[in-house]
Amino acid sequence: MTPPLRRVTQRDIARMAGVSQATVSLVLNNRTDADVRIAPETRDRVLRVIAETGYAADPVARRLAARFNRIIGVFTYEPAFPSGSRDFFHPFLLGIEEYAERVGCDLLLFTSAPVVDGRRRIFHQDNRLRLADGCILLGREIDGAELHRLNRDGFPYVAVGRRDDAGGAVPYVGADYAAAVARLVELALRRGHRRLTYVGMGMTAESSQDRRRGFVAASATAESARQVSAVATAADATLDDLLADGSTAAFVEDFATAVALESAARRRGLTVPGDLSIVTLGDPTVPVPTDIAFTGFHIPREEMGRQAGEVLTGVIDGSAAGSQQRLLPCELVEGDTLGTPDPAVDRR
Amino acid sequence: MTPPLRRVTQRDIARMAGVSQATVSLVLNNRTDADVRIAPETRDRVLRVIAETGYAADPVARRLAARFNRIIGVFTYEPAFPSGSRDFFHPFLLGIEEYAERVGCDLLLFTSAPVVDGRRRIFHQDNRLRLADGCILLGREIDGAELHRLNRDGFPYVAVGRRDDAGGAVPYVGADYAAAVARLVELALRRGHRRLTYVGMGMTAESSQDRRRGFVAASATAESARQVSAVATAADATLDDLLADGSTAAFVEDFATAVALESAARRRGLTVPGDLSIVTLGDPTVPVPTDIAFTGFHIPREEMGRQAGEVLTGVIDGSAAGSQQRLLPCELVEGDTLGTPDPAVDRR
DNA sequence: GCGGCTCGCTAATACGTATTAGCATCGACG
DNA sequence: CGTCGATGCTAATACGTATTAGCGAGCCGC
Repeated sequence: MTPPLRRVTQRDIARMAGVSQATVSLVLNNRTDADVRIAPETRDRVLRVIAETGYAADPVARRLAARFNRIIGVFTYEPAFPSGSRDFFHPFLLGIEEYAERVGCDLLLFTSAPVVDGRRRIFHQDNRLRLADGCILLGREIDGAELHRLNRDGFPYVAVGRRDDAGGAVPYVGADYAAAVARLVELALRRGHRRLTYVGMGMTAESSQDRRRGFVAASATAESARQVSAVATAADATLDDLLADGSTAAFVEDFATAVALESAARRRGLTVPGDLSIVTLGDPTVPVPTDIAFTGFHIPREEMGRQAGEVLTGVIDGSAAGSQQRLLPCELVEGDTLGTPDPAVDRR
Repeated sequence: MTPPLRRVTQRDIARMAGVSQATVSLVLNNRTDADVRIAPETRDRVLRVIAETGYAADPVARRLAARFNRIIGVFTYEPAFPSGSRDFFHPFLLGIEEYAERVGCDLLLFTSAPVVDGRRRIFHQDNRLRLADGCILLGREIDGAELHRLNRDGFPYVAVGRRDDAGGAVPYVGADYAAAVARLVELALRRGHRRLTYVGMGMTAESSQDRRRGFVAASATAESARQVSAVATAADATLDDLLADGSTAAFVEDFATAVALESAARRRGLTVPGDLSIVTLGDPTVPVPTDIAFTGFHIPREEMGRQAGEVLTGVIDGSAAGSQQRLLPCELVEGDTLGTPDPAVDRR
């Protein structure tokens, strides 16, 4: 009654069926090429033995011998699950999982990546990237040097979010922030706003650059359109600045900053959007409690995850060399925070 | 400038360093046994070449040759991310990820498992279990036959949630529902409740059995303690039943059912806990909006995930043969829904 | 000067699969 | 009866690593 210590291999199957190991492999892979033929009776015999023993090919050996593994690697620059990033990563993972399930792939989360300077690194002493056929990269900012290395090594990958070239074009599935922000700016202009302010975070991430680009491009006809940087903790200072400038609409990159700004305005007896319009440029990335329905846009995160899977598959098998960079449209959200500026008040 | 099509192997390193492939492997694995010695200069030379080339061992080949892979498999009986199960799986995954990160393991989600009869199956035609060193099983109900098979094959695994024996003891990390429910029953008895009703779901899952067991064991001194089954949609019928029986406290297995029951009571002008006490027996498993702070207990899901990792490690390396079954205590939550029964009213 | 020791390394093999060249058989055809 | 083509299979090898037995060289002691 001792369970078999050694697992069943093709050799065992072969012995039982009275054929060679190669034959078992051929039957298993359903090879019916012109130059490989197996008699139906032999095939059936082998299949019967396989069924009886419950044999399943060792995926590791299979991977070593052949090219592919049907494993999609997922690399998150921050831990995937902890609640801080929860709302940020979850929709992506949902889409990725759906895709993986559909095409019969497993998902490998590279949790073994060591943390250096507060963020995970793809390449390290003992990186295990090659366990997967390819890899989906998630993270607000992705290290350019690591993208270079991926390109150089020819390792298939795709970034979620648009990325600048890094020693070659970077395959990505991003959201079209520039277009979304531009549409919001146009909407504000149509409603009579003439002094607009973009309240941003940093300049490094591509997602920030794209939003700013959209803002600048669309606000050409505005009387004044400028950009300031803000930290979420200094909402009062930001508000002062907006009022001093006479801006009637704030385009706020970070959702939490928008919430803080609205609170600050309310504390001063100002109304939104009566005295100041506030537009958000993306969904919350961390849980922020608020009752306000902000005007802004929705990032199709789930769909981005799904399509990242598709693009990765294309990169892996070398097909679709063209459409390896996709920008998905964002859906505008008509909330309550973009109004009409009061023409009676000269805000300059 | 064409990137090297073939990846760097130990043979390449060996050639460059003027040693044999075996030596490279020995250096790489830092073997310093009595029977394996490498001169310091040789070691340095090899290490230098490795550093220069950025070589990293192929984890697949490594796995094939050696025993282990440092991959923890995660099998969820339902999709891990979609929002229905989101609140159920997420805390577990959080704990598992934290453990994996700590011990330097990667996480493999078996999304390739085909769905049969509405649930995923571990074993199938081409199961890829052996990619991982072992596997953590998540799901409200786990198929006993599959546990049998895992035991028979000697594949290391651990279930999250207590499981009955299945062809041998099942390693698990569960929550001690029996103790938690018992403590709540004792609390109710101390507050004067004498007629208690357990409102359950089914009898199949071990988690249900454990709760019932705790209820029965602790309610020995009650005048009447009984168990009824309920469906969340028929809260009114359940309420009728409770009132007809004269029960003053309902112990409700499913959180959503408790919410529905409270609503039904309120619609009839009854107060909770004035006219009826309601105790919940676990956190919500699906998002249920409610403002009520129910009295009940908290399941330490995150800690369960973490400890599942620990137990799995023990199972894999054969150590800790003893403590492969753990029950974690639940934390009582003192809410507003367990009161004192009105002694003036004879409820019989 | 020879057995026995340690030191430092290598050759050989195993892990379990996929692939390819090619062997043996047989019928048909000239 | 020899040749050719088709058929059905197998032997051999590759994939990249880990492991182990063992070899040559130098050194020591008697």
